[in-house]
Amino acid sequence: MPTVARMQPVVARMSALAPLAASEVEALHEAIGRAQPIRARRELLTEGDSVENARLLVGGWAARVRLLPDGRRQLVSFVLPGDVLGLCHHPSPLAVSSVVALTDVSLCLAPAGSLFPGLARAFAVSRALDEAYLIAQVVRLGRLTAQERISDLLLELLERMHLAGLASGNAFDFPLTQEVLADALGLTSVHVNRMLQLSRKENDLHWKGGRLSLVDPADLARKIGRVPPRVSGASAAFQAPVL
Amino acid sequence: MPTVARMQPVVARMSALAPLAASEVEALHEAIGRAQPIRARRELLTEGDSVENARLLVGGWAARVRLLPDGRRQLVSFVLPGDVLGLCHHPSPLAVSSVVALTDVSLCLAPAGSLFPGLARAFAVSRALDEAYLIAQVVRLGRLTAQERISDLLLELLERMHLAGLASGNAFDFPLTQEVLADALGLTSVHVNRMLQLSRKENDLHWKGGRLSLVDPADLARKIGRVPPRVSGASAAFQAPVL
DNA sequence: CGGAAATTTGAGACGAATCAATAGCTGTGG
DNA sequence: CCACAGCTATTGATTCGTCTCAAATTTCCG
Repeated sequence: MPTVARMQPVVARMSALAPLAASEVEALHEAIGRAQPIRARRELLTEGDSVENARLLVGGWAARVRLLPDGRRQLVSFVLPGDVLGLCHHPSPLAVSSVVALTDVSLCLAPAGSLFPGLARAFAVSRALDEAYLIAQVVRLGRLTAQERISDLLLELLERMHLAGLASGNAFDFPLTQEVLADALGLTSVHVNRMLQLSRKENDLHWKGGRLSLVDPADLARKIGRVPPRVSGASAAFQAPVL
Repeated sequence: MPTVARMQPVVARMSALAPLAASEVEALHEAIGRAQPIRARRELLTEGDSVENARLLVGGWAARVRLLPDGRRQLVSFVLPGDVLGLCHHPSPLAVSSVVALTDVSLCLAPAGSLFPGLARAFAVSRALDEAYLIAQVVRLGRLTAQERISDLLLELLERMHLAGLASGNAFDFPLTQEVLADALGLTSVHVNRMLQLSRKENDLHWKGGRLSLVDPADLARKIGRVPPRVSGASAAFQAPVL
């Protein structure tokens, strides 16, 4: 069995969301083996498309995006490695927003939940988490200041990367541009840039060469009054170590 | 069979979301008969509570609310008559935000979806619509101006009231205060007030004595570039008549 | 090494918040 | 029927946060 650090993000995340049988881990690896590469900027899902089967994001970053007629863009949510895409529980479903690859990405079909009860449970928890993240996004956009929005989002991303075994300590690979960040946060890239500089000056974070590290996540979370989402008995979210 | 205008909102909405058998309508009426009244400002659901069974909002308005430690408040979504509450597909679920009654409200247990396939389908579509409304809220808060936010939300509410058979033409009973509206839109009540006056001056809407009417919903929607959410083959949302 | 993309910087304009005060309603009790 | 209390809505003056438009700089990548 590989160590957590080398485990497939999909496997790490699903196992963290629900206990999996060996056969289920096996099925995941098989699915991952059939993953398809997709280039950055390509759409994984187009708004209005019908969604047949769930997919797993094996690697890379993607996002649900809504484009306004006049060119304004809102990034609804991020899709990280290990996330489930296109879960749906009603017939003839349509995607409500398109999903685009933010980086080169690798995608596979999810094993049928009906055959694997543990996986089905993990998918369900994943779905609940998605909703919790969506609500967090609403609160960020509606009631947080620019700096709070940035800190809050980065804390969320750190937690999620931890879930997938992709964060080491308080750092993780961060492939986004400030422009993308701005579209997620309802700000302009210019303002994101200035606020990031402020955060750096206050020694809240380091971001260099595609790698981001939060100096003291627990302290930062306290500072902005952040409460990580809980969706089942135990918090599914990464618990930042108290220093 | 009562006319649409007099039909129970719950029945009107569920029938609009999926075809229901007579026995299912019957079951809904039975459930409605056992509805409990709840006073304005009471919580229907507390954040972190475990959610056992789905509920139906029989009458009155409610909202999912998140409160920040420093008193800021964000209204995540509205819950209107006929809406389903606490749908959940994984064990030991926790509510991710509290739901408070904005007016006096009437709530009942939803009939078990497992016994009624038509209802199960309606619940599923309802769930998909909830997500679509949540995404719409993200876009509103992230990328629309104050005036666009107001128009967009009011259009959404009109559509939803129509679904429940509670709008007549372009008007419906609107029990919210400007303060509540502000908390939903990520604005201050002062600014909401000024923008509403603007909308009235431009003859986009009338709002007097708890009744709101949009002068020309189709035109207003075009003006702000609004696209009503679609979640299944046919649009579940009210189609504004073209004048 | 060269060109495109991303980041950084500056100055000024604008949208929305804030603070504070007034006016209008709604319901309640005398 | 009036007076009062307590919300809700309205108004004004000012401040603050964020946007806009450019331009310069740095980084990334072929």
